[in-house]
Amino acid sequence: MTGRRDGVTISQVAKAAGVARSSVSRAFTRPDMLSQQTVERILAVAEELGYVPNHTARALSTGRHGNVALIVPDVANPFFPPLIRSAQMEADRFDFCVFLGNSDEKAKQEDKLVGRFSGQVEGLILASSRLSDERIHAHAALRPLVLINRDVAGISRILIDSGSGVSEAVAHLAELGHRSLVYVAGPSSSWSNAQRRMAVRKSATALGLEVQTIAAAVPSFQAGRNAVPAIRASGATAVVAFDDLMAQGILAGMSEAGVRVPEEFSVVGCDDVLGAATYPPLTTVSNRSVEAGKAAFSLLMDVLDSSAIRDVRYMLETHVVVRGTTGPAPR
Amino acid sequence: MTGRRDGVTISQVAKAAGVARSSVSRAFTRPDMLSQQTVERILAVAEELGYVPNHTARALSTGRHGNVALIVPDVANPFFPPLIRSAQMEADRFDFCVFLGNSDEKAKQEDKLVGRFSGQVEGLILASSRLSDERIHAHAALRPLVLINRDVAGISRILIDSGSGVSEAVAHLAELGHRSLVYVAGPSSSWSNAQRRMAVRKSATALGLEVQTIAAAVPSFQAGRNAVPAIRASGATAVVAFDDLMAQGILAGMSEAGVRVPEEFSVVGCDDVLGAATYPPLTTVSNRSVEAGKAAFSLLMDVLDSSAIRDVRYMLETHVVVRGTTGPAPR
DNA sequence: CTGTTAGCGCTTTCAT
DNA sequence: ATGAAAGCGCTAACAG
Repeated sequence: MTGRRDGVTISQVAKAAGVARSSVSRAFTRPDMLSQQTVERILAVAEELGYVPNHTARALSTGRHGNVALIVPDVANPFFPPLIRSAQMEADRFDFCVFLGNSDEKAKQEDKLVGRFSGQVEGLILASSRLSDERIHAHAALRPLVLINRDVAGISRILIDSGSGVSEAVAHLAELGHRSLVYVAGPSSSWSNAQRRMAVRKSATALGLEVQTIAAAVPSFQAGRNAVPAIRASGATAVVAFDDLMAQGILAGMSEAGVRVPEEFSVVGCDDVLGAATYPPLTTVSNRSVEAGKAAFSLLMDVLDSSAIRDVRYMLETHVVVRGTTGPAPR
Repeated sequence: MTGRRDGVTISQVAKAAGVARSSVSRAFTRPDMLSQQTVERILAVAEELGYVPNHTARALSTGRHGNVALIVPDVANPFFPPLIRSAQMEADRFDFCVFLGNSDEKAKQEDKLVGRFSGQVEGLILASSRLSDERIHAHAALRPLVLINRDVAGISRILIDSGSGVSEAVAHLAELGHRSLVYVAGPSSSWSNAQRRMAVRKSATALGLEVQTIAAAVPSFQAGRNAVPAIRASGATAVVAFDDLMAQGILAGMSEAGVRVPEEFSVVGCDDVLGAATYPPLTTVSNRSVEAGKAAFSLLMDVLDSSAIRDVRYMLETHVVVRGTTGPAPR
């Protein structure tokens, strides 16, 4: 009963316009139910008084908030900002507000955030969720949920298939005459890593190329740089890295070792988060994160107004983006 | 009167526990007003029933939402994600939810977002706001407002002084024996650019160095790369770039031109958004965006519980971060 | 087409 | 220490 009461209320407008409160409400939400005259008069009075509908009261009454929550493991991971941005822009078209949550890669934190948000949103989008399948199902039972890059049966999800682009990259390398390559792996627990590793292996085998895998615990610039000696020792002429950051590290390592790219060695990254901002510009695999963000929001809207929709599984194919770090196999 | 009614309400808990609704409310918000026994019993019953306080109803009644909004010009600009992240983590400590808005660099969009958010937040944080002073004052009159990197008298603000770090960078260069340098400028309309440009000029003059300025309309990797011929023609032995992206482009351009960094030429970036992910790792100026995000939120909290606070002007100094792209002046 | 009347779920005086 | 009751501002039957 305290708190800042800063607004003109519907009652004041009603009194000033000489109508019932419900009419004022209708003037804003269902103007077709009122005579045009009345609507105009009410709107004029409202304008004059500086009336602004109270979002909270409306939400309490209707159960509709016009909010969604988007939770990501790490806002600062360059993969997410474009996704966040596009989800946001799409939300804007629907006049929705978006809460952003940072789970800090921790399931517990993510769980907490979902709880904090769920009372004031229509639905949630979980990107690369760290939650267990059980928790996801539990939350999905309470609120519409859309997943990005997480494949849980029964929950609507948008999946980015980096495998398709990686396969293209391998084919691209094969065409350039490379016969032996190495895949520099990312975190073994990662869905994306498994996907990429498998794609490299499968398409390389199909094209008669040799593949070796070099593991790196964390996908970092340093890890990529450190992998260079092993890569050179492998005898391969090209490398596909788990992500762009590692590829960038590899580029640096090669440069240090005096190996020219792409003349003597070819490098392919993954996720296209660097733009063309390396020298030479990095050949990589597109990420589709922009589409994923947009699609996730749209899907959530669909789920919202037809709660029958469940278990949608929307796969986004990726492609190789050929730039300057891949060239004909040496010799 | 429709909408999803998915919750156990306070009334149900009250009945099940054999107490008044107000007691249930107090058990959650003012347990000290009740006997410990009662509190325990109520909490147990609530737990058992799966009661969760309705955020919206509470907000309507108290006028307190526990939400803040953070608006940035572009989520995908690498300067902002760390800031967003830290503001978020700080908000988390206070159990606040944060709305994120992307103004897309447009004042009109920003204005719209502020309007959309302001009904359901305690206050707002505007980072690098594109709004006019008038609009900012107008909004600040309705809701507590904190600005980041925008200096408007009468409004609490956090300013990142990149000038201090740039001056350090120039001193660092002078110590290395450089006598002539060029500043590759960013957008002329930018507050930061003016700040940095002036710092370079001032400290260079003080140290007896020559400075030339090369302008670039947009701060991009390409712009940096394109500036290389002009930089080389200038006869300078070091360059300070408006931001890291341009510095990275300059690095690429130098590499293409066969100029070795830092042996033959020194390069300093600004904002430290690349981490050490270039080769050689870039010497740059710290950005303090993490502190800015955190400080902005804290300041907002301060403003909230002591509305007397206004016109706080909190300046964050920056520093040069010496890495691998600066070395002794050649010859 | 418009007014009357219940709520939505919670907090907060005011009593007791 | 606890209960009763009056809202917070808006929406949505239900009447007319």
